[in-house]
Amino acid sequence: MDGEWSDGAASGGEQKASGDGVSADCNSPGSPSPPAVPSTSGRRRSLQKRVVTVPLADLNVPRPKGVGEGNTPTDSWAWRKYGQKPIKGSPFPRAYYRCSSSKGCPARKQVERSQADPDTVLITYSYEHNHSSTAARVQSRPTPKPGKLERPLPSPEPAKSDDTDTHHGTANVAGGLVTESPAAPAIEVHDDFRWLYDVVSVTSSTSPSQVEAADDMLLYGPMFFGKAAVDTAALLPDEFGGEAVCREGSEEDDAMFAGLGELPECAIVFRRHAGDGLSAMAGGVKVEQPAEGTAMT
DNA sequence: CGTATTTGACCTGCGC
DNA sequence: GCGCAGGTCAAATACG
Repeated sequence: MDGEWSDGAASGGEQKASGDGVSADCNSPGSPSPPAVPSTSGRRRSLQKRVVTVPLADLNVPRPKGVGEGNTPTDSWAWRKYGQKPIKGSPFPRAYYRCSSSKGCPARKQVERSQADPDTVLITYSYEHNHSSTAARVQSRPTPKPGKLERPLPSPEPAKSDDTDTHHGTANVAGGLVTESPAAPAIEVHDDFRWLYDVVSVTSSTSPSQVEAADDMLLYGPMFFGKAAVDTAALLPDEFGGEAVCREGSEEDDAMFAGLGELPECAIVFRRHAGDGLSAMAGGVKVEQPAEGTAMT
């Protein structure tokens, strides 16, 4: 699994009625057609995907304020969740995110917890952004109040104060670990992955193995949100926590990317990876890529 | 009012 | 050819 740029499933989806979905939406009449938006003829296997393994701890790391739910330290883009599905054989569901930074951005990513390592999250990126990350930050909204539809989370965490994630808590910027709320519990599951935990909790009542996962979650929860998060937060300047670290704090990069306009996330990943390998790991983010290096040309 | 998230249903693709 | 699984869209709901 893990992957790499594997031609994976592109999607069976843009079907439905309008079919505008990803392709249409993303390919606005001016946008270059996505390299791979499989449209109906694309089939699920012609799409290149990049899988990034990120420790849950990293996910709970401080994120950009405007960053929405699916944002992780691996990317500073604004993502909008458009679906979630339980994956066969995995106790954890998979969440589907689309880049909301740009209307025509075909970038998509899937976030799911690793079955092998419950404390790890697999982020699969599909398609590249057709805009600079700058746009993402600029357009990204303050925060999607996740506490609402989240349903009454039976989970141990309050899934509520997390909404602080973006606006207020400057300090918390991160994934809602610090929250300004005095009542904020130590376990602040960062909105983006709240569902991961939630799921565990729910499923835990189904299978023993899942119970373990839930147990894990409880164990990791405090750990991630408490220590790791804080630790990382300390490293993060203010925004783009994880990314800042990943990018080695190179503003140049940022500018450079902005200039590029089209900055494939892979670029970021590559940079981190190639940059040192350590910077990438700084956040514990693991990018699994094929030696061929895709083509970052 | 606008935007984001969540849930359900539908469709496509692949494997057997 | 059928069934399974994955992926996406559309509608509804909630919050700022």
